[in-house]
Formats: sequence, C-alpha cells, structure tokens
Amino acid sequence: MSQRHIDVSVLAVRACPVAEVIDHVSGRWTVGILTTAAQGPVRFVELERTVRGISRRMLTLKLRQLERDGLLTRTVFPTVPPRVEYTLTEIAEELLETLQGLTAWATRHRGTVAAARAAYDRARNAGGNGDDALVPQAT
Amino acid sequence: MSQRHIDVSVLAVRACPVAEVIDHVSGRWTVGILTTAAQGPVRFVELERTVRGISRRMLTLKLRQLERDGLLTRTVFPTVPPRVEYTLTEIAEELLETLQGLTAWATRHRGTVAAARAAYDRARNAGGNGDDALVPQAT
DNA sequence: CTGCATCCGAATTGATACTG
DNA sequence: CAGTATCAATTCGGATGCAG
Repeated sequence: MSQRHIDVSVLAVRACPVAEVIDHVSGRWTVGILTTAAQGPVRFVELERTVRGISRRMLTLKLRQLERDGLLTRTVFPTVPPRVEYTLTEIAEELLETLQGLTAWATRHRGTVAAARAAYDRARNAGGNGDDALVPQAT
Repeated sequence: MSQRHIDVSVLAVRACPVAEVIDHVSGRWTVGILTTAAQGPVRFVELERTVRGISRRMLTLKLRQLERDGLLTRTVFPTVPPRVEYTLTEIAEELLETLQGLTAWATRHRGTVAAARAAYDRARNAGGNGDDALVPQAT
C-alpha cells in the first residue's frame, strides 16, 4: 500500500518498523509477486500469468516499488525482443521466510476465523455477504 | 485489505492463507488497534486517543471488522453512559506475537531499505519524494 | 460515551490502446 | 516482450450530524 500513511506512530514514537513492513508487504499483490520470484528469476509475463488477476499496470507499479525498496533486482537483457528478469534480494528472501510465521498462523486458525465470521454474520440477521464486508484495504 | 480480493491464488490452489492474513492485518490501523488492545481491555475513546490520526468512522469500521474476524471481543456494559470494552482474543495475541518476526526483520534491514530507496531515487535524477513514491505524482 | 449514516473529495485500480 | 499513457470505475477515508 503505498505510503499515504503519514502517521505511523502507535507502536513507537519513532518511525514504527512494523508499520513499515506492513506497508511494504500489504497490498493485494506484493506477496504473490515475491513468492513467484522466489522460485528463481522470473520474467514480466510469467508474473503476469502467475499472479492471477493482476493488471499489467499494477504489476509494473508493484515491481517498481519492490525494486525501489531493495526487495527485487531487475536485470535487463539487451536482446530482441527485450528480456527482463526479476530476482529476490537477500533481505526479500529473509522476509519471505519470516512471512511463513504468518502463513502458519493463518493456517492454524483458518477455521476459527471462518467460524467467527459466520457467527457474527448470523447474529445480525441474514446480513453478511460471506465475504469480507466492510473492508478497507490496506493496507 | 479487505475483500475486494476475489482472487487470492498465487501461493496455492486453495485459498491462500497468507493473503488472508495480510488482508486482515494490512491497512493503516489494524496493527495499531491490536497492539493497543493488547495492553488489556480498552474503551472506544482510549483507542481513539491512542491510535493517533484515526477518525471515528475508521475506528468503528475496523473494530467491527476485527470483531467479525474473531480477533477482538466486544463487551458492552449496560451503564449510563454506555461503556464498551475491547479485548484481544487468543488468536489475536498469537498473531501479534507472530508479527514480531516482521518487526525484527524491519528493524534489521531498515537501513538497507532506506539505502536502496535513496539509490533508486538518485539513479533517476531528482525523482523520489523520500516517501513511498510508487506514485510519481504528476508534474 | 458509542457509533451508525451521509456527503464528498482523494487515492487506488482496472481496462485498454500504443510504443520501442 | 516489456512497459507507458490515458480514461473510467471503485474504494477509501475524513468531516460532520444525529441517535441510543
């Protein structure tokens, strides 16, 4: 989610690291892009195909963001047609590992969350669209 | 994030847990709300004061979302004036712990990321506003 | 005190045509 | 292939005002 976040406080007086990470990682596509790139060097089209649903525009934008943050390395091969490969940097790989903790948590409590939602929705009449209601992003 | 996310694939064929977590946790306020609530039962106003910058509207929205996901417990005391307390559920506490891994990562590589950004921005002339640029504001 | 509802500008994202 | 440019559709989020 990009930095529209001006105020990040909450956890610490100084810039909060968590907020920063969350900001880097959150967003619909980031994790998907990183995990795909983790398999080895990937090309633009591969990402476009693998990260289902992402638009060309978003992919480009996210790719640039990740590159800027030092999570992805972009290599251009002066061939024709052009060939560009993206690779994870070391810190990105570390990040991905760390992320596994979250994966574990999610997996472990998937059922609990689902149940909670069902209960909540059932509680107030027929409401709830089954999906995430009331939303916001993102972050 | 929020469920505008219809397609979550990428990591697995089945619903991707990571995407779900990211979706729950991401967003400007969630982590702040959770960490505040972690200190013990908190009231609406306390959150409003502690989570700097959040609007009443957003706070309410997020609180509901968290409650629905089973991360927060909402207790209403039939007093007058009304008193409502929010408490973390067990899974939320676990989540918060897991999140510390990210905090660590962020802290560890804070400098690296900063440097990467600086380099990136410097590379393409005067660009970069120092913040997350991903959105090259016009002009 | 809590918190839902509405108005409305701001930011994000998607779709698509176009270029090197 | 790998993007960029542009336009339109959503969605987000802040500011009230009102109610239990």
